[in-house]
Amino acid sequence: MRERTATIRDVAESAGVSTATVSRVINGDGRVVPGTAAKVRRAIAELGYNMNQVARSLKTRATRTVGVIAPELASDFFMLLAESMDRELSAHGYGLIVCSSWESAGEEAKRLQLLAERLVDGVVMIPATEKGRHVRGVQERGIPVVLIDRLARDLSVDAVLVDNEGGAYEATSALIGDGFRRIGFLGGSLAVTTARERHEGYRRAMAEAGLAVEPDFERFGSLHIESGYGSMAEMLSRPGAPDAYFVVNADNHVGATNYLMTEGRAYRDRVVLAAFDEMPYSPLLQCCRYSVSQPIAEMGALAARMLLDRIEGSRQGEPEVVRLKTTLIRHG
Amino acid sequence: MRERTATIRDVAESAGVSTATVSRVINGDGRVVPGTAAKVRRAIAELGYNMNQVARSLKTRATRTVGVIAPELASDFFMLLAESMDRELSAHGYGLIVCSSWESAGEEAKRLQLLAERLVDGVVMIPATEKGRHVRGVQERGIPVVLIDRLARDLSVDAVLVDNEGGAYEATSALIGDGFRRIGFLGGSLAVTTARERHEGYRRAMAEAGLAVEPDFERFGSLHIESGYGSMAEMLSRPGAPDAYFVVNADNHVGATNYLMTEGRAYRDRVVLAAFDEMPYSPLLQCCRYSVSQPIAEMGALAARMLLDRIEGSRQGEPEVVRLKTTLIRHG
DNA sequence: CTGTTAGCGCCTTCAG
DNA sequence: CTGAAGGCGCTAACAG
Repeated sequence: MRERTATIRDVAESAGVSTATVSRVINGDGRVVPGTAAKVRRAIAELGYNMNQVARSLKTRATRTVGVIAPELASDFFMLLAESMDRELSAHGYGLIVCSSWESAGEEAKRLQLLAERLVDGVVMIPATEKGRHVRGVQERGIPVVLIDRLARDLSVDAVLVDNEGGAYEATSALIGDGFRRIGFLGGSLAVTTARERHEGYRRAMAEAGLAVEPDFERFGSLHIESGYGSMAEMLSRPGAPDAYFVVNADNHVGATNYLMTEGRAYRDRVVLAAFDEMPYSPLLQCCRYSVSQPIAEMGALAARMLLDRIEGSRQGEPEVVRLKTTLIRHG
Repeated sequence: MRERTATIRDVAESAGVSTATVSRVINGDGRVVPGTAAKVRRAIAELGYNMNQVARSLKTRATRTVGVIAPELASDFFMLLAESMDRELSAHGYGLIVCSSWESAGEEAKRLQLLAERLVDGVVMIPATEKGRHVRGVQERGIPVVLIDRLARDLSVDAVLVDNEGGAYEATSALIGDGFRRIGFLGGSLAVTTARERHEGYRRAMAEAGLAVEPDFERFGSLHIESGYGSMAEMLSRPGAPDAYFVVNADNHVGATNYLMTEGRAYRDRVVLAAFDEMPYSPLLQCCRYSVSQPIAEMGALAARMLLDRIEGSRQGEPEVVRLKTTLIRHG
């Protein structure tokens, strides 16, 4: 079925040299006289030789592959990250093995195991939970890890994220500056780094302005669209619900706005939102007055570079947690 | 740096058996007496042994890895596909190497080369262009390929796509049924399978209803958001522009609606759209009356299964092009 | 049921 | 400047 493909050995024979010489030519090891190199190249072309990276990896113990794990692949945030990481890494000859942890630490551990067995040179990961113990095994095998977007406990590791607390503080403060005194919070489980930090920023802004946070007006669902929809619906169904809300992420924002555009359209002109993330479809989010824009592409590029530097050994020593700044954008 | 990790040989010594036996235990080859197997398993646990898949792949000529190439990673359509393929493939122990062709046949060829060198067991690809010659090399090396969403010329290969012509015909006909006589087309380059087939469906619906298609009211930009925005803007700036439009895909739809929600808000209540794709943010697309829903997750799952069947040899013979049906959805 | 023995395709000293 | 030779870690006949 799969016909035998030419090897370095076939090339060597055809060119009348040794396999060592062919290897040198392929790898640009200078010490080969031009004439010999030309012969080798001709043989390569004639035979349609293609390198077997698997064999090379076995020998060199490097696969030029990095693993990427995210709680879910189908999210706008993740795909923008993936795209910028791909851009950065493929430019250096690396491939990306992407996989989903399905928001489960158990699945995450399995994926890590899989990646380690495949001898990936490094891993970039959005942790599914704050549990980080299972990442240790990978690190102990000498595989560098970079976290992105979220942190995990019990783990000493490089990470790239944004100033979530500050961004949420700014957005909430802007609403307060506009005269809103009662501001709700549409969020996700505080067990997730981003949701928790953004909640803290929201709380600080409220506290500094001397405003009370009514527990009824904080919703902690998930970070998904349905949760945003449900939280918004439930919130507005209460008598005396606030008119202004801080929304924890893009998906909750879409969900909340979906509600306001359909079942909840009676509230559409009254509700004002301030939310994390700026997306291609942001102009459609008609109730949004402020958005906290994260530099998603830069996060991906930076994480990729940090990982490359660890892989190539040009980065040593203590792990570093980099916080990028967000930008507050006022709409319409 | 990277400390030597235990090999099958260390396990063999520690358990007092041969490497062959260890291999048998690992691979669940039944013919090992339970007692021996237990000893081996104990040794594996004690040493923290982990299989080296690279070495195994060199021997078995199978990597349990499939390559995925798309014109761009950051698109909702692709991410939904990727997620369903991941679900299907990871259940069978396969990993996904994803990469972007950046809409260029040249880059696509490079990525294919990279994947072939890495000895992927198969490739799923959304072709960047209709040029398919460079895919041949991969096929000739015995690596099965499945196309998805688009076709390519000069290529005999399995493919999964939808009935683009029929979906567009249905949507356009629905607009006609609502009484619209002048209907515009917001599209992408006809060099792309989906755009061309959808255009044909639009044209057929118009022709069958005896309606004229004014060339000024067809726009062939790209399949991106900016193009949808620009096409809509330009179209509406003409005197006597139609009120109804067929829109070729989700990104054009978002772009067109972005225009209608911002600069073009004067037209917002007049314009009616019928567009391909149903997305999580669809409720936000306020001018949309009809959408043609593609079964994206099924497309991914089906492509993945077809590829697996080819890889495992349970599928043989002539390539097959599967067309899934779309569903017309009426909004509001 | 288990062990011995060849490689898979490549890289890399070490000699020449 | 080039060649010979020994693995990298694992599997798969083939013996026993």
